[in-house]
Amino acid sequence: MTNHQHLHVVKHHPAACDECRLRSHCMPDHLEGELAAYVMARLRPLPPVPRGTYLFRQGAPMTSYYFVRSGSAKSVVFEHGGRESVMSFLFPSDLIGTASLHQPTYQDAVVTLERSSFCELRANDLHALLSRDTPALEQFLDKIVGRITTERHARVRLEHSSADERVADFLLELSDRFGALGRDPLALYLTMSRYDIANYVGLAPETVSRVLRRFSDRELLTVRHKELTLRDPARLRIISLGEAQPENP
Amino acid sequence: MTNHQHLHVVKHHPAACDECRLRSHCMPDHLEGELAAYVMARLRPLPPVPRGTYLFRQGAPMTSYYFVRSGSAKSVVFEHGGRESVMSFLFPSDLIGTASLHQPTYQDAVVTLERSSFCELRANDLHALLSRDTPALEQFLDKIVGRITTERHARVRLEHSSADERVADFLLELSDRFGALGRDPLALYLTMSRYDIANYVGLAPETVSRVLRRFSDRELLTVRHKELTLRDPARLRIISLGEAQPENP
DNA sequence: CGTAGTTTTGAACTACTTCAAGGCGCGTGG
DNA sequence: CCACGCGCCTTGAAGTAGTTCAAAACTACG
Repeated sequence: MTNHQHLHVVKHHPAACDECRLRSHCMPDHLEGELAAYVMARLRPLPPVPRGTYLFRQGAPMTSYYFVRSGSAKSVVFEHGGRESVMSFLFPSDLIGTASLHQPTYQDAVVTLERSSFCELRANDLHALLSRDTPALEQFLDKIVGRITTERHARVRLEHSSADERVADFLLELSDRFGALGRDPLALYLTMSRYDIANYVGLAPETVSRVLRRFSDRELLTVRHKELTLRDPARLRIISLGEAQPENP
Repeated sequence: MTNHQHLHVVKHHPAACDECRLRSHCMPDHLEGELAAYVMARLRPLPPVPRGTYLFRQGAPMTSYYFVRSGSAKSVVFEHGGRESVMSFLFPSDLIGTASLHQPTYQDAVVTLERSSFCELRANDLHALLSRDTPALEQFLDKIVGRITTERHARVRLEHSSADERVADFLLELSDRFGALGRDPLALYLTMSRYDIANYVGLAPETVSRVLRRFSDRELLTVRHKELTLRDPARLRIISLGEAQPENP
C-alpha cells in the first residue's frame, strides 16, 4: 500500500510539476532526464492546510523538506528565555528546511499564515540524491552560501538602522519577492500580523503601526487593513538605505 | 619555477601541518591518504603580517581561502550608505572565506587585529577537490549550514536584547572560543578595539565602556586596558540569556 | 449584533545615543 | 631615558528614538 501511494505519486505527479508555474524555481535547473524524474517522482503534493498549521516544530526529527505551493508561512525560532523570533516569511516556490539541512532535528518551526499548500520532499530522498549527484550538491551549497549573505545583510540592517529604515526595507523585500512571483509588486497583501512584522524587523508592534501611519501621511503608501499599496517605492528605497532627507513639514 | 614552488611546498608542508596543533580543526577529519596529501600539499603557510593588514577587500576577486594560524582578525562588510559593520572576529583554526564560497568576489573584507599569520588555500585547489570528492563537499555543506544557524542566533540576539545582554554574550562567545583553543577561558585579551566590539554587538562605543564598568562594579569581571578577566562567568551567562534579576543596591 | 482578537492612538518613561571634555597608554623623537 | 603628542578609552550631561502601559477603534467571526 505504501507502494500503492508511491505509484500513485509517480504516475500523477510529473504532470502536476509540469503544470506548476513555479517549476523553474523549485529544482536546480540542470536536473534533467532521469534525475528530474527521480526528484519529481518523490515530490509529493500535500492537501491544503488551514491557517496556523505547524509544518514542523523546532527540535522535532528532521524528516522532510517542503516547497510552498500556495499561501504563506513564517519560520520562527524559540530562544533561551522563551522568546520567540520570526526569522523569515515563506512564499510560493520557497524551499523550506534548508536551515536544517543534514541536521537530525529542525532548527526552527514553520507555521502557516493562511490556508496554504505544500509539496513534500522526504529528507532521505534528497540526501540520497545529493550524495550521488555532485553538481546538484554544489548547486545546493551555493544556494546555502547565498543564504548566509542574506542573513548577514539582515543582521547588518538590524544593527544600524532606524524604525523607518527597517519597515521600508521589509516592505521592499516583500515587494521584490512578490514581483519575482509575477504578482503586482506594489499591491501587498500582508498575511502576517503586525506582531509578526514587528518581531521580524525587531521593533514593537506599536512602532510598526506608527511608522506605517507616518509613511501613509507622507503619501509613500496607503494602508487598509492588511492591504497595502506602495505609492512611491523609489522614495521608500531611499529611506530603506538610510539616505532619507529630514522631513519638511 | 612555479613548479619549483609547488614542489617546495609539497616537500616541506606536511611536516608543518603535522606539527600544527590546530590540524584537527582545519580539514575535514575523514580526509586521509591521498586526499589529505593533496590538501596539505596545497596549503601554503604565509609569513606573518603586521596589524592592520588586509587579507583581502570586499569586492576583490575571490582567489584564496585562509586558515588563521596565529593572531586574530576581523571580518567587515561595507553597506550601502558607507556604513561599516564588523561581522565576526577570527581566531586560530578559523577558516576564512567560506562566506564567499564559489563566489566570484569576496563578500567581506578581512583585516588583522594584531601581528598574525595564515595558511593560504587557493580557491581553485579547494574547488577542484570539492567537485571530485563528494563526502568532502558534504562536510563543507554541513559546516556552512551550521554557520547559518550561528548567524541566525546572532541576529535574534541583536533583535531583542539589552546592552548588558549583548556585551555579556560577546564576552562569553570569546571565552568559549578561547577555551576551545586550549587557552584560559577566563583571561581574555581583547585584540579588537572598543569600536570594533561596539560595532559587532550593535551599540555605541561609549555604551560598551559603560557596560564593562557596570560589570566591573558588580564584580562580574575586571578590566585593565585590553586585558579582561571573567570573575563570575555563571552570572554573566544568566545576564546574556536575559534572565538577570533586577539589581539590589 | 455582540464578542474576541487585532490594530491604532495617546502619554509617560527609559535605555541608548550623541555631543563634549578629560585621562590614560603608547610610540616617537628629542 | 624621559617628555611630548596622538589615538583610544572613559566619563559626564543632555537629547531622542523607541518602548511600555493603557485604552479606544476597528475587524472579523460566530
